[in-house]
Amino acid sequence: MVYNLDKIFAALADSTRREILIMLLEDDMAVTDVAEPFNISLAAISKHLQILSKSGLIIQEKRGRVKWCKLQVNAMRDASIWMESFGQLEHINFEAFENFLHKEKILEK
Amino acid sequence: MVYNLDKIFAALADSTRREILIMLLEDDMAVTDVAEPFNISLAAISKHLQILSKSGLIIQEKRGRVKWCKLQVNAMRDASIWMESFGQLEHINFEAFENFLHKEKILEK
DNA sequence: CTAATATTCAACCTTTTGGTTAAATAATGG
DNA sequence: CCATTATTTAACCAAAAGGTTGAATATTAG
Repeated sequence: MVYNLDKIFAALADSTRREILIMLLEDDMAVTDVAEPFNISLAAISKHLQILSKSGLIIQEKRGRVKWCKLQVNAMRDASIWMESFGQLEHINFEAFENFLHKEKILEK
Repeated sequence: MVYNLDKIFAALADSTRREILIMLLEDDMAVTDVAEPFNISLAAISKHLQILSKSGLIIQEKRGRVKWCKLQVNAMRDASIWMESFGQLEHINFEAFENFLHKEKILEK
């Protein structure tokens, strides 16, 4: 599958949607549970999730009456690869980032 | 300066603007020269450049009657960290990660 | 079968986006 | 000084984004 940078970046350009993605890092979630921490309507969350779906950043799978939302890391990786061409990004930032990860011993491996 | 992820991702969500950024990777350019390869009006390009400026992805500096556009790699840094993290984060401690993001002002509010 | 739950759809509203053209502003060259 | 060049502003337009509320559709539980 080929991801669409327009849609991926547009999906990421909203803090509600970025928060949803962070929530989904932890575990797959039902639409109602995704909506719970936000004070906007369920219909609005449903729209956000559709935007995330169409961008490829998540997939949604209906089991029974519950629609589960699952993060799809690969879509973001495409956008990330595009950004990497702007040089030294991984080097500078991920050095600091990885230092942080190791210092905090939160990397499992 | 603190960069705004909403504005950075929104700026990147348009292929004209991404092409402009790639052009600027090679060298600084005047507005007219940025506009040359596109078949939209100069005024439209001027607006795109304002969006890129406000996101911090470029800076514009006026010398004489020419306004030079210059890529600012640092702005993309925050967005890049935010994104790239997702690919590596399946096995880490999320609470610590989010604290890190907030401390680094990568996440707003 | 019926009530409750999970989610989406439809209609609507306001603001933003991406484009246009024409006029305005600023700086330079001759 | 004047014409040219570089860029922005203003007024406008259509479409999209992000939100609302209320109704519709599935699915499950009892």
